[in-house]
Amino acid sequence: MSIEQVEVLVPIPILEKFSYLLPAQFQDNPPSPGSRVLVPFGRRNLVGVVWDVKKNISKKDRKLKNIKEVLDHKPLLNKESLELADWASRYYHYPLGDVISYFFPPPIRKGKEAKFAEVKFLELTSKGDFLNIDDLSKAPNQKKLIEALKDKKELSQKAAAAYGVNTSSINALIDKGLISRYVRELSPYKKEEVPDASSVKKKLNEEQKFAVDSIVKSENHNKVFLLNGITGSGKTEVYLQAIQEVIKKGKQALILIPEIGLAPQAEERFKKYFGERVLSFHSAKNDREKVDAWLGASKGLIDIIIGTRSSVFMPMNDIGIIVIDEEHDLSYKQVDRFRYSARDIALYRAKIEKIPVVLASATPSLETLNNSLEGKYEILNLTKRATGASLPKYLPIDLRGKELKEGFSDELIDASEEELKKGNQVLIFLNRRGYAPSLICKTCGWLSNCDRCDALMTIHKRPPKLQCHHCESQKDEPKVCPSCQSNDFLSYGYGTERIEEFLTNRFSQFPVLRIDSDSTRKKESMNEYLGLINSGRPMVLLGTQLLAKGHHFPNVTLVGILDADSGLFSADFRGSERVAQLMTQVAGRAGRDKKPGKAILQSYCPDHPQIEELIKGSYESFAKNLLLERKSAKSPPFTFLAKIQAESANSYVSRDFIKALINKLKKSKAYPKDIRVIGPLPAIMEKKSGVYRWELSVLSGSRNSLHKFLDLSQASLYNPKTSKKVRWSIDVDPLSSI
DNA sequence: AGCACGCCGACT
DNA sequence: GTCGGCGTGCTC
Repeated sequence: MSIEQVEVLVPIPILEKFSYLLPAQFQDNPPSPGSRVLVPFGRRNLVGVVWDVKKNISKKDRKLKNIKEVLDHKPLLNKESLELADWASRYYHYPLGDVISYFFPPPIRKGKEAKFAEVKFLELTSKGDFLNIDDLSKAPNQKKLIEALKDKKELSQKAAAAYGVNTSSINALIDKGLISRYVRELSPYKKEEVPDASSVKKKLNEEQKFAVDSIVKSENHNKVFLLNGITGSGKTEVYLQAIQEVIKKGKQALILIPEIGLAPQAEERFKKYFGERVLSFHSAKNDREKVDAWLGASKGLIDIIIGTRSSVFMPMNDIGIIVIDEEHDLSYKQVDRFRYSARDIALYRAKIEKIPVVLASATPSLETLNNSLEGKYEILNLTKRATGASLPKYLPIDLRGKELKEGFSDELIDASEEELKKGNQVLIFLNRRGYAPSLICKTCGWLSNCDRCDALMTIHKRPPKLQCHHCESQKDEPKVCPSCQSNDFLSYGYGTERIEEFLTNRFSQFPVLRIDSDSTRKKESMNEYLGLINSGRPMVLLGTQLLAKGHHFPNVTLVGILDADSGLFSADFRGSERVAQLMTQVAGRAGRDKKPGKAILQSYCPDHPQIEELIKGSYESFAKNLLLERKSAKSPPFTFLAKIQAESANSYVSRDFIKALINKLKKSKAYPKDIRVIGPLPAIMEKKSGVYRWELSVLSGSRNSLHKFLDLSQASLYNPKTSKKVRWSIDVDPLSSI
């Protein structure tokens, strides 16, 4: 029996699916779940995705609207992708129609044909085929082209140009009726043999071998591995070799990396192993490149996709393994609109696909560590550095009672000088860009507050501006104090620009490289910096967390952490976890090659138990202690957390919105008993970008109860009667809060 | 999210 | 008298 009714997902923030009739003209070639269709919606037409097809219509649905057009006769998404979208929509409480759009690059989302670029081709006509080639002796270019076409049968116009044949010769031949031109879709990818990687393949130590074997053995099973290796222990080599085995079986691999900056490095390393069968995918690619990569991966023409967060949705023909590099990295969580965690989506995807996942990190997140300790994940430990070097030694410097020079203790300056003179590189870490985090009037105490946020504006010197790091605001540094007209200001605190100024003067005979999001804004600058660093010459590298992520600096022997205390007392319950990860990652930049390294930590509270643990113990012992704390505090990962936030132009409106919501929910019969609701409370920075934010945190020991609560909330929030003055959001497993 | 409808203030 | 402000309601 033919299909009559089609359920369609439409990209709008509505929870319902919409049903349409399938008119007779499409019956021969009907759409199936995962195909796109064009549907009338209100008074416009939208591109929707078919969710389900039904063989007969219920009586009440007789007067549904017709589908306007079927855009794909073969579905673009397979069953597994549809299942993943459905799960993600329910887990994150985000409309399915919006979730599904994350599975497509923008042009496909907008309804463009799912095709590779069309290329102009040339071929001989039958007249051309019978032509006596000597007839063209007066036109050597035309003759050359005809000969080439006799040999190759067809030639792209671009390839013809490579023969030195220009368009005028081509057009002349077309006019004579000897050749014809047509357009055809052309895949930019060729299925090639896996290159022989034996020359780039590194010899593995026992731990690495064991890790590779364990991963390879688990093919076709859903098993999660925590590849827990100290910095420099060769984690990448382990998953490269595991992936190689997967690729040999004709399957594909998906590798997630935290940020675009790491893509070129990663792609280069992968290409050495896998040649042109590797492709990276991230927001810097243009539409054509995105569509090509997307088609290549879904048709199985590309074996390996290396990508950032959104690549977790990349449809693949036959996926065999997923790797999440630096799995603890916060950039895997999207913090607006669809607030998903790419790591957690990857874990569920692997479950659907019945494939292994490798979570790689030197500083695993507490969730992952806990799952490993509970035996849900298999831990693969790499405890030795590939070069045989030891991990850097931590040297705490007690700042109490010390005279500092621009934030530096004498010990750190002297140690830096010593390393530089030995011809080594020094890395100074300060996670604060700009010149100074605040400007103060010495006369009246006026502060450089941002007008739109509850925050101070940071002083920048190059270019000279006050900048808010929480919104887009920028203004000139005032000449005189806006409050008392005095011109006596104090730049209070330190940022990387200021430290750069100091270091350039202090170590004038050595280059100082500042690496933060300001200095690497230009597209190629990060690569230029990396090139300079790799020259190995003695220099000072100064930077923010950009420096802590994944890069390999073999000549760095000293890491100086200017302010180890920042973040220690943050309001966020994840603060200390983050600090420990960052410190460990930064310190790990030192001594990666043969030379031993050390890390100097400047602190006003070196006897703080967390700093002590980090220095005397290890990240792992630190993290295990933190887990105990979280357990007794009943916070994640031992309970499940979600957050509902409201924002509006007025603080009271936001607060009352949340208040009204929770009061309404409490009256519901379905309100779960075993949840703990905290709030309404103002967000940590209540006013941000000109809006006031209030939130409700919900904790439960039961995922199920938490989700029941969120289902109730969602039903209430998506009600058309909900005020439009307030923007609200649901965040499951939020990054920060409480 | 759009896109309409609808009811109140300043303009040729 | 109309243009347009954004509040409200609806989309198979």
